[in-house]
Amino acid sequence: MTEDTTTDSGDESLAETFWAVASRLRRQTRDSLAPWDVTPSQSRALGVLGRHGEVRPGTLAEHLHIAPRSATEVIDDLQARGLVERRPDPGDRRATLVALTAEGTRISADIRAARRAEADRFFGHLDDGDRAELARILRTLRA
Amino acid sequence: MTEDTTTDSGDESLAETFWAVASRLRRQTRDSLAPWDVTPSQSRALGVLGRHGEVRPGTLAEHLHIAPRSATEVIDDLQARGLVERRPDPGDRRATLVALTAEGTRISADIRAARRAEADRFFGHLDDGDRAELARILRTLRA
DNA sequence: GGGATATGCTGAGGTTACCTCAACATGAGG
DNA sequence: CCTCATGTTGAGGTAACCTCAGCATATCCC
Repeated sequence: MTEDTTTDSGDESLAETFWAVASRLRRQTRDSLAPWDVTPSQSRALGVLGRHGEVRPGTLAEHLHIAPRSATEVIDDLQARGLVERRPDPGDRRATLVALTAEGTRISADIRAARRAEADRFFGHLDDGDRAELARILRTLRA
Repeated sequence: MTEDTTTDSGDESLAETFWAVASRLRRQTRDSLAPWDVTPSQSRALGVLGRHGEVRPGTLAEHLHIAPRSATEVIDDLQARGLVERRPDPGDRRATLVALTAEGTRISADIRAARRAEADRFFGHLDDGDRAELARILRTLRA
């Protein structure tokens, strides 16, 4: 079982605890994505497309905070799975528009619902007050 | 500057805020490591070695929550930089012991101090009460 | 209208931090 | 001493990023 309750000491342990929580949340998110066989980054892209409708690769990249070239790759993968399609941007012939296919739309919605249920499960252990406190404090740190 | 204050909605935004904080903390940690030119995973290994003295690769892997083979790789890198050395385990000739060199010890201590200073800076924006609240709530979620 | 410059996408190739699987040496139990 | 377990590592793979360069098109300015 390899207990590694490492020598706690003041703030260091705060960061450690934070990362332990992060890793648990990441694992749970990954597991909850398993039924659809999409990677986390693909699911993030599907999320953006679900919220914004058709966008250009560069715009998608901005939303995902990744380089444009990396967005191309995510789009390639989603296209190979038939979840998105590329079509020419009628207003700019250099550009491409990426949009969800019918199946992509369905899966995107399913994932969205699952993700929400899963966040409820994760943060649901907290009572309302703690949840509000956590949100407030995290917003401070996000600055 | 790409405002993507995405449609907040209940718990989903809590997870989002959490990841935003995580990404800020990760970036800051990475930056604070820059003076020593070690990667985050190397610094984690140095931390374990600093706390535990000489250990076998397999033990290091357990502490880092990675596969034994991956520990071999981290050790290779640190050895190439002259920060750790391998020596035979006198009690088991299959095994190897990994220990910090003199320079590794020095750097490990420096990084430890820097990391702590940096956590202070990060979480120092909070007052004592909030810091305690955050620690308590995170500990709940770590379960 | 035509050249300089900016913009949008993607090919080629690289990096980090992981992974699995199998080989090999050694240890330990019957 | 033979079998099985354990410790480490070579070989090779993956996801998710990156930069740099090339090409097509758009925009600006004279």
